[in-house]
Amino acid sequence: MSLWQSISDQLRGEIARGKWPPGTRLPPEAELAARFGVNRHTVRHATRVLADEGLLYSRRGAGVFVAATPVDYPLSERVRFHRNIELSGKVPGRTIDAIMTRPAGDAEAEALGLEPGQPVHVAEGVSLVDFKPVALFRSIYPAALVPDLPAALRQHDSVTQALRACGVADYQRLVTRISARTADAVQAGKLQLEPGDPLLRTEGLSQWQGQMVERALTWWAAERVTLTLPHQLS
Amino acid sequence: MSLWQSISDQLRGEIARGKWPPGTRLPPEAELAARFGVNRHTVRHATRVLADEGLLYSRRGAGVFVAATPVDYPLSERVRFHRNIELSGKVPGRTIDAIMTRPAGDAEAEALGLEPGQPVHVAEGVSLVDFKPVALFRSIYPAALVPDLPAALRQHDSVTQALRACGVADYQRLVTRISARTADAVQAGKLQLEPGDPLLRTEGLSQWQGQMVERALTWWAAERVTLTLPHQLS
DNA sequence: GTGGATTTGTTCGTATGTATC
DNA sequence: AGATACATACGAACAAATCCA
Repeated sequence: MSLWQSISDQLRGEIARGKWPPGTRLPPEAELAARFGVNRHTVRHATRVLADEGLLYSRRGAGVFVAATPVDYPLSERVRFHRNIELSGKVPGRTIDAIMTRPAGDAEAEALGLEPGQPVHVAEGVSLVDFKPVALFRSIYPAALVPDLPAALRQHDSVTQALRACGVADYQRLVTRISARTADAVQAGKLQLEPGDPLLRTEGLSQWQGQMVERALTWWAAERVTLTLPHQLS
Repeated sequence: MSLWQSISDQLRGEIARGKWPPGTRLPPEAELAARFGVNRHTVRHATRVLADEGLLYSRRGAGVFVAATPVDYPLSERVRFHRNIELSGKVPGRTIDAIMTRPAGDAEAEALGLEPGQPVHVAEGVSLVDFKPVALFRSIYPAALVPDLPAALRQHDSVTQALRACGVADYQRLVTRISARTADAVQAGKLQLEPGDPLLRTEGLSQWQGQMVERALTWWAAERVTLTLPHQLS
């Protein structure tokens, strides 16, 4: 792990544990650099990443500050459902309705950079927060890249862990598309909503070492979740 | 303007004009640095910003590539409705239903970092793409910071221009929150939808020189727009 | 398949500019 | 006005991943 990553993780932990409450100013970059025994650029790299995530913001001449607003479901470049939910102090969960392997459709093939008809794993289920349903998901993976994923998904609680078991260590979200639809009867039933209630639909494409590894479709119960986008401050 | 900004703008323009089609590799960083007469770090800063916007992605050891997928409405750190729409080759527009100045409510005051009761300007209207309504907006600004904004909004076509006329040169989006609702009769009428149709609701907070300058509430006709989040690749 | 060249990623050092306090 | 602190930009070196002969 790179230096800036470990510094970034350490600061994130300190902020989470309340060592730096919202609104407080962090020590100056030079001081942090001395504390971690690195160059000031390395500290800047670490704080820039945290600013990307929305935890920090910087003001030229003034300092680097801890952001005030806690977020609900941050869509940052590394989207991890379990970790996101755990960080907000709730209990993540998941049920799986179906896991299958079948030829890719046209849209799926294009999204994943495959030829139509090549095999993909598909997992469908419900995401839970504090044991209540918040979202339906349908995730699609190239079978050639992660042949043993179906077994791994059954074995592990989180997608991140299952992918790691298949050798995909650190995938990153390339893009997220957001739209909204109303729930049909089936969706409403699974999410304990009424038909016609609004759903947030996200389509996320994730990459690992230059290859597309996941196309994740998620339908969120809009009344139970707010997606937040932390933006960077350059 | 900083060097990395002008390089970033120039590359963005060349990509938009098709000089570097999707999928092609850009010249190596060293070559770009020589071309622009700057250090390699400066080129990296510029390309990192474009990667944040989703236009580029980099693969260690391989190169920097132009992303394949065009995006619809990118919610990057500098959200500009007019520019976004123009870049996608369509005609942006706007009607204003009301501009008023009134004391801030509690939620507005907190979002903008004001005391409740301090005056804010409020602008409400409809955003158009190719002369068809796509979104309702309600934008709120601290009156003390931009006292002449109401006149400027009437005079200019875009919020960006109006704010610049009031001395706010380069505001940045701090955070965007996304949720979904169904349209009521009034919203449906203004957006030429049916009541009950899904709306995407975004709340954006923007900052300029450490001060909150805008709280923008937008209700998008979900069937007419897809919001996209380009993520960064570190 | 291997080795060398290429290319991006990380880290250091240094200097100057600019906004804030 | 001076000190502090972040922003920008330069240069150098090495690591790590990729690519190609």
